[in-house]
Amino acid sequence: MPDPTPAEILADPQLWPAEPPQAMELQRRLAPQVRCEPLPARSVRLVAGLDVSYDNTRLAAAAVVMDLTTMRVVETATGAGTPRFPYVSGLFAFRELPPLLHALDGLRCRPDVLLCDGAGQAHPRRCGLACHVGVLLNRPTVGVAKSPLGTPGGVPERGRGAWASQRHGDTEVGRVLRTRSGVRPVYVSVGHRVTLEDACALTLRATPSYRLPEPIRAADQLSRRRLAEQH
DNA sequence: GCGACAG
DNA sequence: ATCTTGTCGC
Repeated sequence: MPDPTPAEILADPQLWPAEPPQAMELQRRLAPQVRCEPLPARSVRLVAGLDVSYDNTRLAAAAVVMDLTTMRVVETATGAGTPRFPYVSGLFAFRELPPLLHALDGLRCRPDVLLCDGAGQAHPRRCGLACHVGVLLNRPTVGVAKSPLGTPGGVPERGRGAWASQRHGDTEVGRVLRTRSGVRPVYVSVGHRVTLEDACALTLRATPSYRLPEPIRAADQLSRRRLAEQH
C-alpha cells in the first residue's frame, strides 16, 4: 500500500502516546524498522531541512526545501501547534513531530531526503527523531545533531570532512563530523533508508559555509520567524 | 543514590 | 529550545 501521508500519521492515535513509558515502547517498535541502504547519490537533488522553535506556549515548525545543485530554496512550509508532550531527553520526537508533520503536509514537492535537526540511530533506543519521521513516512532521512546523545564518540582531526565514529558496543551508530575546519563538529546518524556514509557525504554537500547544513539553518530561521509572528 | 541528558 | 549585540580572531 502507498506511503502514509503526514496527515494520516497525525490522525493515528496509536502513534501519539501521552506518557513517556508508552512513547519509549513505540520507539522500541520503530527502531527495528529502520533500513540502512544506499541513497542513489545522483538522484539526490531536493533536500528538505526540518526544525522547530518554541516558547512556553507554542511550537512552530518549518521545512525548507533546497536544490543541492544550486543551493537555492525551492519551497518552504510551516506548521504550528501546542505542546502535547513534555520535553524529555530521548523522547522529543513526540513533542516536535506534530508541528513538523503539519509543515511537511504543506509541501507540494517531494524532497529526495529529509535532514533533521537531532539524532537518528545515535539514540538510547536507536530511534531518534530522524528515524521516527523516516520510518513513519517511509522516506530517506538523516539526523544531524549539534551535540551528542549518549556516547560522545571520538574526536575528529581539525579539517573539514574529518570524522570519528560514535560506537555503541561493536556497532557504529553515528559519526562525529567536522563540517568546518577548526569548528565544533556535528553528530550525524542514519535516520532511514540511507547508509551512514551517504548521510555524512550528504551532510557535507549541504554544508558549504557554516557549521550546520544550509537547509537546517534556513528552517531554523523560518521556524523562529513563524513563532515570533504568532504572538 | 548520583550525574548526565538531542532540542 | 530560549534570554541576546557587538566583538575578538582566523
